[in-house]
Amino acid sequence: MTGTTPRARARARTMEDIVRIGREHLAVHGAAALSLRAVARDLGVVSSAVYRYVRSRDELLTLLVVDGYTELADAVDAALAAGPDDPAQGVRVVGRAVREWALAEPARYGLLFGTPVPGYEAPAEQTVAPGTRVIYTLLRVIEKAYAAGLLTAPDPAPALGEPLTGDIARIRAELGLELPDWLMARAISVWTGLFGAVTFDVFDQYGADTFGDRAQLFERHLDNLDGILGLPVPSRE
Amino acid sequence: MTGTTPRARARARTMEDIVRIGREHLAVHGAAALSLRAVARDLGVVSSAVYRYVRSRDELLTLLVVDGYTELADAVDAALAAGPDDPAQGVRVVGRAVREWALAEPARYGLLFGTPVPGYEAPAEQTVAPGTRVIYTLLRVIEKAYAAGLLTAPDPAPALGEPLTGDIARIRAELGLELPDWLMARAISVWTGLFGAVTFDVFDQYGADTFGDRAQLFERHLDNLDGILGLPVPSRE
DNA sequence: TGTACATCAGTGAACGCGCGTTCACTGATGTAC
DNA sequence: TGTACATCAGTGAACGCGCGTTCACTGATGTAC
Repeated sequence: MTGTTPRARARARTMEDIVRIGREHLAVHGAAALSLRAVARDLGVVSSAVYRYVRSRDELLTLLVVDGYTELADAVDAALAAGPDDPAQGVRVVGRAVREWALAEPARYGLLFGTPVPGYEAPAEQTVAPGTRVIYTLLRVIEKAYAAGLLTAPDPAPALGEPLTGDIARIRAELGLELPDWLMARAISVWTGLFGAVTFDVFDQYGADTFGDRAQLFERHLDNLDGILGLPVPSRE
Repeated sequence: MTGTTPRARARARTMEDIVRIGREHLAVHGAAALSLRAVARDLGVVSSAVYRYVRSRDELLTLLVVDGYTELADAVDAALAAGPDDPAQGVRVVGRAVREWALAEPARYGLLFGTPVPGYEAPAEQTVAPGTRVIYTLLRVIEKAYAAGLLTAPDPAPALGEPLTGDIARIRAELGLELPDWLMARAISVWTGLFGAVTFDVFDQYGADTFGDRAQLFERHLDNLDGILGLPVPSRE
């Protein structure tokens, strides 16, 4: 992150400034309105100078995407490290961490999980690794609950059919997971269900005054997500 | 929709053209880039002429929002009318209709359920009524399944706590629903869970090639949503 | 039925604004000998 | 240690573009008497 010469250190600092200013503009004006000229203004530099650091507007967007995924995943990891080491609580801890980060950073959340920015395609080589960290963590947390014998399996376990079974086998192999098909399928539902509720909250898609305490509503949603996995939830029993 | 004089009829037709062209621009360039000048160009008219029909860019956005909510809700209603009158299938029919409309109209779906357009706030008087149709329909469909005795209640039913219980009571009263608290809370989870999965699909937030058949994955998701409600799902048993 | 007036759709010019990107340049910092 | 050269950050002007909105206007359509 830092080079050894003064020039390299100055460059690294300027690079960080650009990303920080970009984040701020994202928060105020949204991704579609992110402009290199505005970033240059806030950086106190003429607009063409930014091109010494960033090849184009799209490249700045990519930096912000990677930055966002990384911070979100770090927040999730930190919450897990700080939380109780209870396999029954894993999904709740991950869920709350995602929601809290999203509410604190609505514009960055929108960049990652909202409407795609028109004309911009995130380059896979840079964004896939940070972008998959949260789902991987969620799968590992579910694996722990399963290993602890907390999850009730359906009996008999349903056959999922192709190509889904093959897709799941590939994911399982890539991550070295010990999860049966039925649980992988449910985990994916939990994943989309989690982000669905967070998106509704962050983007204000419940009515404005429909729910007085959305954190409370979210806890009930987590109950239901745990229920999908076959985890017994006190308040559901 | 049509007036009686030729002038009024011409005006109505032009109005429809504006909304149609706006829809097309939405699809190609996204909501943030929607421009009155571009609409005017496609309409074959000078840019200031559009102001005879629409007070501002924001008003055009509102027209498109209302138009989108209405078409989505109409699609859901049509699917229910065409589908089997089986209370056990209601959520599936609604879910599939939402997903199919969203995949066919990704830009309009994004306008309704994606990142809020920066600087634009939808006026409640015009957008709330069409915007709540789908969730109201979903609740009625769940009510039917409940009335048919298809949903297994938790025993004992959990207490939700305030203010959620009060919020739910208000919704129930407004819609004249016969749903107990526990089921209302689950219905809300199904709602956000449904849109979460559709959003992942439409916005391509699963990895590009992670799942070979997303319709199949969505059916498994619907299984899990039915499971939240306490509906016995063949492939889950 | 015919005329005078009011309404309205659309024109064209203008206002002031912001954008991404390129290019030749200046002057400071770093490096090889 | 000192000098010659290469590298690099940042400048300022320019290119061509698009945007929302206002305004005075022309000419066609509609209406009241």
